[in-house]
Amino acid sequence: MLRTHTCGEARAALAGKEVTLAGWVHTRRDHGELTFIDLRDRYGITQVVAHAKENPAAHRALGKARNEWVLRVRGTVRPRPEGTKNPKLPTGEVEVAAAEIEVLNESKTPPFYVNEETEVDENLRWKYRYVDLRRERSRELIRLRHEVVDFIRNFMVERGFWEVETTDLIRSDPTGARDLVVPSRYYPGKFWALPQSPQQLKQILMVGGLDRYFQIARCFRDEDPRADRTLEHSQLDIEMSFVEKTDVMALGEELYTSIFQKFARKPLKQVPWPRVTFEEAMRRFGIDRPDLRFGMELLDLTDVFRSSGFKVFRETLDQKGVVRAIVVPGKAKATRKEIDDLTAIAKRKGAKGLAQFALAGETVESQVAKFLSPEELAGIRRATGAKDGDLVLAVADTYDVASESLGVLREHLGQALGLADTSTHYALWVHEFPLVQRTPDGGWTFAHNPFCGPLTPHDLELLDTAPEKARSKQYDLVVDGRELGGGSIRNHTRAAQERIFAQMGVSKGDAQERFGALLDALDYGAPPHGGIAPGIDRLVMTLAGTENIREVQAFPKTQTGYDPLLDAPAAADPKLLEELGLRVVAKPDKER
RNA sequence: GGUCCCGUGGUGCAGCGGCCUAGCAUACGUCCCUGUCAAGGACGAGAUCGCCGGUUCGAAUCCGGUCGGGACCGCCA
Repeated sequence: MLRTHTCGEARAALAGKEVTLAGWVHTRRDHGELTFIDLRDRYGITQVVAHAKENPAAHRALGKARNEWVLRVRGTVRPRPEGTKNPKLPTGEVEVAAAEIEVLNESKTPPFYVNEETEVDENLRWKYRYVDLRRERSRELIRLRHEVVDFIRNFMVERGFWEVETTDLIRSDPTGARDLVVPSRYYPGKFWALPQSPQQLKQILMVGGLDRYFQIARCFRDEDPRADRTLEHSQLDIEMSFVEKTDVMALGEELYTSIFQKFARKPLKQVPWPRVTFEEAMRRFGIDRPDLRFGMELLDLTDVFRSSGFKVFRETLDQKGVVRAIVVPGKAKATRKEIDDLTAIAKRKGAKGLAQFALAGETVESQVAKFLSPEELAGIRRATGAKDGDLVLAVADTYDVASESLGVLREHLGQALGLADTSTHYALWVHEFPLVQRTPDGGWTFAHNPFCGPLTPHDLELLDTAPEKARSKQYDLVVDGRELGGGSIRNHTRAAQERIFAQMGVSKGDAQERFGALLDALDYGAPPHGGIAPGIDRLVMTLAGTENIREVQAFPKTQTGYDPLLDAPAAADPKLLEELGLRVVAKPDKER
């Protein structure tokens, strides 16, 4: 070893001992005949000091050193003189009096500060990630991720789960997200896909009798990123045999409750977690991943406008529509622009308009007040419980459109107005999802996962009569309005699985071609099984309170999937393309 | 595919038609300095304001395009 101790270990107990440290120059304070440097490694910071008269060679070396040079320091740990101790540092009681300095490596002036917490352009950070990782914040996020994953592994292993690596070169499937694809050399013109998740493989492991499986699995999707999603992410992939819904939920809840208790900065608001059905989530919050840290629940005004003279409401109600609303506290004086912005948000989910009612004193001000009777205006106040100075936002439409429009408004306003109680995390389960849902062209698709089983045998039968009413054994883990993961009890018989595919218009032949391996496996004694797959990146984001997934990944990519560190993607060698039987048709439109 | 925001010495920001010969902080270089810890002090170097074009007597500043980054919509079983 090039060192006897780390830079975090220097304590009063070591006083008098000779130590050798190695690390980076964090800062340098040169007083002429007396020079200090703070030497930094992953473990901490230790002050090193040299006097010109006591040790000229070491003093000269410290004088020459610059930030981010790599030094090896031999010296004696000694208590700092009284009055010069630094209570801000864990190692502030002592310092190392340098006897010998060896420069292990010099450094160019770093492209940004390692020793300050200033914001730096992300492109620079990722390009020089090796410098960025030396910064405390970056290092602590990576540390947190490591510790969480370590905790998860121990938890799972203790409960009898086997960690199994599944293959990352699988069969491409046109459903779901766009696949990232890898060309095959032996089969020119054919491609592997990188897994969007190991879903089929983990189910096959259950058929293989492994009983309890987990994996920290890399998942890939070639879709446009957002702040909380990107090309690749990791999920804790879990699958169990001979279990029911409640078993998996109990395991997930125990794991995540202990993770939050151990790693979160804030306590969980409620343990055990609330379990909210999809129907209830949509009715109360207009979204299937509600943020329970604030109220502003959706209300129903349908009865108030039952016989309204206002044509828009009336016609909606005549067509079995509804009028739903939220109360925005204290926003009666919203500006025209604010209202326009809110209306635009509501329209994203299909609302045709947004009615506003501002409660001012005895009156209710609204752009549609002239169409409404005094009873209706009074009814708004009564039905919503809104107070003076509040703003009531209402959407008249089908139940789904009204609910979802107000759901996004609620989410937006919760954030914009800072309504959420940020002193806690609020975890909950959402379950009893629909099994299938309508596609825009009138067909059916799976609501979550094609392998998800029906809640009861009756729900499977409902596919024949009222598919939209069929519920599934899907459950989602939601924290602070963010979906951290989901899972389900799967179809373990071929018949059930094929029935669901049929509903989505996937013929037996198509299903066999796309999911043949799993379907065949179901023919050979597949046990009842189910699992869950929470995302690691979003978990760490939530624990750390960061809004950006790139911060919790060691080597992030940009919004276009570019890797500034490796300068990837890059053109492939023509010889390699030849071997793969590939010819590039599209000229690269962006030369780097 | 679309909407919005950003791009100014190494870094972070200011300036938003002429007072800009581009300001501040920090980093960087040289020198001074014996107890600092964001050390202090003095001096110095460092930018054709992302790029291209246009408007104007005059553009970092206004307009168009383009490139790069970010947020969002679409998309994401």
